[in-house]
Amino acid sequence: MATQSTPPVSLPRPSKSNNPNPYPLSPTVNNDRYPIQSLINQCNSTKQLKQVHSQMLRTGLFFDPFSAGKLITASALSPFSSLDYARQSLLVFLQLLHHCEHFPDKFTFPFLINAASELKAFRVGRAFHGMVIKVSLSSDVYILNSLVHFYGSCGDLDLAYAVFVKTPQKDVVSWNSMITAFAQGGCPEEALELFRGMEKENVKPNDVTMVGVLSACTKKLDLEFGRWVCSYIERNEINVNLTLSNAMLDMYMKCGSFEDAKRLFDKMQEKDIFSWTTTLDGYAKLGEYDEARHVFDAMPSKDIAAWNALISAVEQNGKPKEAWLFFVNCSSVRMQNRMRSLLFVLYQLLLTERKDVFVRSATIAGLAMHGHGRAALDLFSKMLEARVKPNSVTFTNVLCACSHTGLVNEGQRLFYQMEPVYGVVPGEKHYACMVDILGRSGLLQEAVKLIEKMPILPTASVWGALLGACRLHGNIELAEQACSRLLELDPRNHGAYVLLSNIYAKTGKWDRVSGLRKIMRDFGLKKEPGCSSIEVNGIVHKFSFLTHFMLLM
DNA sequence: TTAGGGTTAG
Repeated sequence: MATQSTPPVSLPRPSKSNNPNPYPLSPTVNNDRYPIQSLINQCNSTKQLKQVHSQMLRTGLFFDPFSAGKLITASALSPFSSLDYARQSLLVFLQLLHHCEHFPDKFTFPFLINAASELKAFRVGRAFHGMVIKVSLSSDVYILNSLVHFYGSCGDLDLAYAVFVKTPQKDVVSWNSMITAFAQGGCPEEALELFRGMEKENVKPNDVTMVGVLSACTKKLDLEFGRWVCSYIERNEINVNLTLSNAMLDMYMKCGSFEDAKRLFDKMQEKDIFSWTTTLDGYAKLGEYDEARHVFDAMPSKDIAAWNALISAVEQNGKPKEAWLFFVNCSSVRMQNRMRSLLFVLYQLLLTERKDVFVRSATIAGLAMHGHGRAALDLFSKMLEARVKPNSVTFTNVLCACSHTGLVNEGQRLFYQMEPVYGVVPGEKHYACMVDILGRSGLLQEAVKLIEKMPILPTASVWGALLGACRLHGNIELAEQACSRLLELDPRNHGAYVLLSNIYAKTGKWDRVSGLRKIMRDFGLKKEPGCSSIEVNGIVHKFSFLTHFMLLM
């Protein structure tokens, strides 16, 4: 990973002439534009651009549309920069321009705050919030509702709730904004609680409320409550439009009532890409590939979400080869030949300039897998700098990177920061990674202590991590305990037997090795041989150990 | 002027 260099970036000093402002807004600024343009061109990191930006703000040059435009262009088009920064610059710029003539009023702020929500531009939105307070608009319900939505979309539920609570005269939109923020922010319980609170306050829910409530049911996988919500919608004669139908459809699909979902889908007069993708995803996740493919083919239009749903479901069902072939076949339908489909992949990769949490987490995983733990952690830091909120998967990957690189302290620090700093509750995978980190480095007792303190039941992967560490450090006694706990949870885990047998072999206990092998035979357990794969001319070839061996002969 | 639905990363 390249480190950011920090060459001195400075604007020409303001001249000590009679002109108090070296960068006036008048056309005479032309003479002073060129140094800034050349300085912007010399920047080779976001940090340097930010330095230029801050100096332009300090000196007032950012008020000059030409110069500001140069900075925004550089922010958007430079290979090292991010669109978010450009968008943020643009937002501030627009706001400053606005400031020059008319100050935003109570009708302007909801739009400005909305723009910040869409860009997830936290600091920009907070600045708007500050301005709202300063100009005494902080009791306007439209503005406050927008702020609840803004904080919710930035993942800051505490601030969203603080604004909601302080909204003097809440309307249905206030409640809906907060319910949605909770439902989308991983707090479905709180969303449902708020829905009950809304009823107590005699605020009549509408279709948007019910979308949020259904979304919370879906997150909780609570079919019973979901069904109750659907009957509530009927009883209260809530307008069922396409969006609400789609929310109901998704709830049925994800909560496992496939029949209800199918009935609803067939009954729906109007369907859009959300209805189709929800159904497609339902079939695909059930492993009904023919049906899924049928739905995919029948879709009037297909977007990236539909492709992702089908390809990933096939891949997740343990069929990477089929997923790849499906991708190639589907691409060639539109793109005529394989070369073009590969270009399509490259094009998609180039479009990852967006660098969302999915792309970043996947990259961290890739680096971790290939032993580049430090680079993975650097990427994680950059992700935080870019204000991309890490989630549960990100932390699994980051901890995996620490484990592969032997970064015990770093791993511990991040693990204990997960909940208090990032609001991500450690799950079984994080505990398994942490046990792995401690165990690999020989801290077996620390690992045991961590397992004992777990607030959730240790899963097979947690015991598996401990067993693996025992094998590495030759601790037979602890290995036997870990293995027996592991087999209690997963009796047919051939890996556990193999690991324990390896420990016995390593310590010369051959009688125990043969004993274990016999148990495996009696249970009909066989270790699946590992294999590699390679794609040649569109065909995926699998190589087992035997094939490798023959190729070497 | 404010609020809503589908997919992807381990």
